[in-house]
Amino acid sequence: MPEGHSIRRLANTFEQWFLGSQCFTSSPQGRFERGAELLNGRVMTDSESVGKHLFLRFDDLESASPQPLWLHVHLGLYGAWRFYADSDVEVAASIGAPRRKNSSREVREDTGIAPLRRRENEGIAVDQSEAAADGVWEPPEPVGAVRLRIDNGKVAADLAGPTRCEVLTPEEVEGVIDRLGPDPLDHRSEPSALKARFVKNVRSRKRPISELIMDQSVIAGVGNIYRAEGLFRQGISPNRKGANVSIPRLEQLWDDYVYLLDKGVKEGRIITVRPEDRPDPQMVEELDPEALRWYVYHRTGRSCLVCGNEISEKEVQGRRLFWCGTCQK
DNA sequence: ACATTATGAACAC
DNA sequence: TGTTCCTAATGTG
Repeated sequence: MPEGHSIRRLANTFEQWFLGSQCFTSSPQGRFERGAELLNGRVMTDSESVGKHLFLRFDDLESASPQPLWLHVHLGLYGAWRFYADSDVEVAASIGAPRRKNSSREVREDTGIAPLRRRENEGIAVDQSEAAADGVWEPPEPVGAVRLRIDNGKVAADLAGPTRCEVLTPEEVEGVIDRLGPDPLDHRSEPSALKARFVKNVRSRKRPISELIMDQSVIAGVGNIYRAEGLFRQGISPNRKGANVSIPRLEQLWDDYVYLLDKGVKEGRIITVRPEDRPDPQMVEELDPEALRWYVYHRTGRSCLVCGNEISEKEVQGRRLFWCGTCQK
């Protein structure tokens, strides 16, 4: 259930824990045996995310003519990675950062590793387990339907429920990326070029902006929460056609997505309510705990944090869309 | 025990 | 526009 920020965090986690190490891959569930076989024994040499797509590069360093292979994973609506780590790995992973023992939260913030509880972690879970008595660490038995396990002897990553899990050549990876629109988390490309692509993608189409924002060829990495929240923050009606949204408003929307996704990567969760709009926590606690995080998402019928009117909801292309009819024009 | 829900997207008409 | 796929947590009886 991740949007782009979660996938970037996953890429960072793989980079931190797996990069440069030989990996042993398997498919406990049995549905990815062929792919796991291809990758088994290779070294993970790169970890990238583009939009909601995760790409992990594996090289066979013992082969004379190494043919790089990429694991391509898309979590879809249900997919999740779960990590298990030897108890000394977190120490190695957090060198240089202040850290208090027995406080998993601080460790996670230092390392960029997702929180322990599944509810908060947006598809990433981490469990620490003790090394065996003989000093050789083994991950626990897989829980549930694990499509792929990647184990480097210190850390194991279990993948369940992805909508895509495949081994690709470098050319095939390019093909996937070519079909994606600009990614607000792309900090290698020229920012103004990314923004221009987004504006052009929206302005050239007649469909409602709410549909365009969910189209990964228009903007990559934005999902249902960021869609609703970004449009609210910029006061744009979801029903407005793409061609009818002014260029300055679209540029601001893009800038806001850059800000929001970056914030999501840093914080590990989506928080879109500006401090000045946040209600008194004590007043809100029982009534509407979510009000501290989101303006409109899952707030149908509740009162808008800005104008007080009722938040609306309708189904668009099989997904629930939320907006404020007063604040968004 | 069973139904519903979820931060997605490909595919068939 | 509707169907299908994938999994697990949560809600309902």
